[in-house]
Amino acid sequence: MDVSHLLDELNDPQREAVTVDDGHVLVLAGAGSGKTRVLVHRMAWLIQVHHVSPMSLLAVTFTNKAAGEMRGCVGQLLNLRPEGLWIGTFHGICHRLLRMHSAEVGLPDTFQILDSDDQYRLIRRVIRDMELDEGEFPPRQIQGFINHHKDEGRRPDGIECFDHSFQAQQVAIYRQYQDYCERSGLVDFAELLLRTLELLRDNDARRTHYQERFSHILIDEFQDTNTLQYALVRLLSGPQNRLFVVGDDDQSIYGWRGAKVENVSHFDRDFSPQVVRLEQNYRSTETILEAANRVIDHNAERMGKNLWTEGDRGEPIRLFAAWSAEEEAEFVIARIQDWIEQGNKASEVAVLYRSNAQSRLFEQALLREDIPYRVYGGLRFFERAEVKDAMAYLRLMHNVNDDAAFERVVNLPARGIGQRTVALVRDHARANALSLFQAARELVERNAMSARAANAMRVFLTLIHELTETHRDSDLGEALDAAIKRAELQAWYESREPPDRAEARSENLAELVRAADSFDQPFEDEQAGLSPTASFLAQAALEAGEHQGERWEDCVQLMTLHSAKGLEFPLVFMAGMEEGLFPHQKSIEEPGRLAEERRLCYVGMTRAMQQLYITHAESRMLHGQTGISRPSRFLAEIPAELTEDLRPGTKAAPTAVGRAPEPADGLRLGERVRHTRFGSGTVINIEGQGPNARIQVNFESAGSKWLVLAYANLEPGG
DNA sequence: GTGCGACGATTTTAG
DNA sequence: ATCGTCGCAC
Repeated sequence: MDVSHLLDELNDPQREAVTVDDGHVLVLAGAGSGKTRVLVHRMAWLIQVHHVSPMSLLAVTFTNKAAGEMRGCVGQLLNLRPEGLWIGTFHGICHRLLRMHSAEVGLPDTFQILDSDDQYRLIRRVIRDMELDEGEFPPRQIQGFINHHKDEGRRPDGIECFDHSFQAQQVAIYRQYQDYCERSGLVDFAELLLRTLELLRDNDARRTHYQERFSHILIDEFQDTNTLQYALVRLLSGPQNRLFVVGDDDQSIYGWRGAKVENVSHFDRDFSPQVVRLEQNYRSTETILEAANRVIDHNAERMGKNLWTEGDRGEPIRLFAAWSAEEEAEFVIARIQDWIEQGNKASEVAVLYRSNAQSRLFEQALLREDIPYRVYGGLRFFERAEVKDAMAYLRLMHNVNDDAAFERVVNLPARGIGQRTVALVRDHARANALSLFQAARELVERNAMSARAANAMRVFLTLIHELTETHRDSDLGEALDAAIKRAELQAWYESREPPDRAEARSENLAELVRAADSFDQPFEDEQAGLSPTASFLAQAALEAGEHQGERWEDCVQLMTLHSAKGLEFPLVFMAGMEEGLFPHQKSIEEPGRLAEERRLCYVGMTRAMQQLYITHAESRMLHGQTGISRPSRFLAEIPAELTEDLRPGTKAAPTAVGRAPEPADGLRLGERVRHTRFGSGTVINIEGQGPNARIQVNFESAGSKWLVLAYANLEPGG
């Protein structure tokens, strides 16, 4: 068979990676070096040249989008229907395994996936049930605690703590939460992985089975794996099968959510793979690449990699120092207008920023100029309240024992079931190991609640019962539509929200019914014995959908640097390049976190194909007060010969880009100081030099003050 | 059960 | 500034 088409379009290192004959492979793939292509061609190569059955390949990604793209590419390249292929996210694949072995891991076959919002509500519920103070145990923090430990593979028993310590109390909440999940057949995201890990760890036969079945395992974005995911990979790798791992330590930007860059070097240590470096970049101009390389060079402990291109030098990177965040936005929008006037598309432009709050000024400016735009971030389709409300009804129709769903809609729309009544139901459920639905039914039957409460509860129980009975065999869309209509959700939103909000909600509900109507159950779900409803519910949790609707319009893209990873744009703006914002204040102290910010900067810069603008503002409003900041240190790491200063000699000049102002008495902007009366604060402005210098300090408790340095008696630190 | 004012937090986020 | 949550009054 002629397989030259699999190699034709590849460069030497890509070809080498694709064709490695034995052993494990680690591909260090720089930004824009064609890693997806390598992964896809590798799979095709294995199938066509080594005659590996498509069924014995396992390809793992981090996002559904990436999985979908990979699936599409492989299908196209091999001209086969990609349905049977095991390509998916860690969570998707673990979910599939758990469905197939639910009994073995002690889960009911109707088990439901909790998304983060469900999980949060449940944790809050547990804290209240335990009669603990939510101020002392903030649910968000506890959620972080639980997920963190699960991501590290720890059950409550595996967490060390002293009796009666704060830690011990957190562990107690974790334990209680886990009990609750078990009783109601609920599984959170981390649990999907942890259960699968335990299944493979504790069951030799199963482990061996999957090790033999998946002769080749391919993993994308390896720098994003957490402890649990790496442990899972290690369990899946047996003596026979082979791992093909692709990653870029320079693009690791998710350390804060548990990702371990070290996994890349640990993989090198643990598996002695053949290492292939992809360093030729097909995306950016030489200038942009060179600048990005020089910035990332400031990080220690890199695996070492230097991107190069055969492309043109291109235009210099343009720097702009604005007086204010407003002026910065105006500048950016004016450049976007130029771009569009030159006949380019708005969709080729991305404005990248560090934090979501920054989007507002750009939105306002774009709106003013009538340029269409799209903001990434915010709630996704299946995360919207009205969609989750309707889905809770569907969940109850699927499994009346789904307590999370019960809690959500037992009194939504309000039908006279108050906190007292629900508390009664919860107590009864807990005491008798029943689900909330069962407990409610028992209490009603036994006349164990007030007549009024019992009547209200009866209405709800009957509603769910009827819906379940009537739509046992209905199509998904029909069942969902019936639930929405019978529960009168629309009227509920209309009665208590402004018309435009209510209208948006009812549009989303209509969209939900349409989505359910056109839902095509994945072949593998059907094989795993899932009902269409179960499939739909799982998908809703596992892929929460798009952020916004009109995605095909030609519009400017506004997003955080994080969400830009993996994307590319001809024209990129990186805005708000200021100390304290980027690198973020909370990351400046620790070297490790600062290095991650620098990688984020590297990721941002390497999104740009042709032109890159980097802007910063002297003053901007943050948390309701205007602050002064100096340019980000990352700007100083870009060689001057690669840049063009669009506004030289402004106020930023004495503070020349990136260079810190000459210290007045050793003090610099951004430095922490302590004052005997005002406490500790941050230096936000310095005027003059020597003992007569005046210094503005933003004190934590006393607010912002101007002080004469000679009399201020400031101590460093604080 | 609902509405409103006080209070506090506020980096990044896929599944 | 702005948004979400909580507690209290009606």
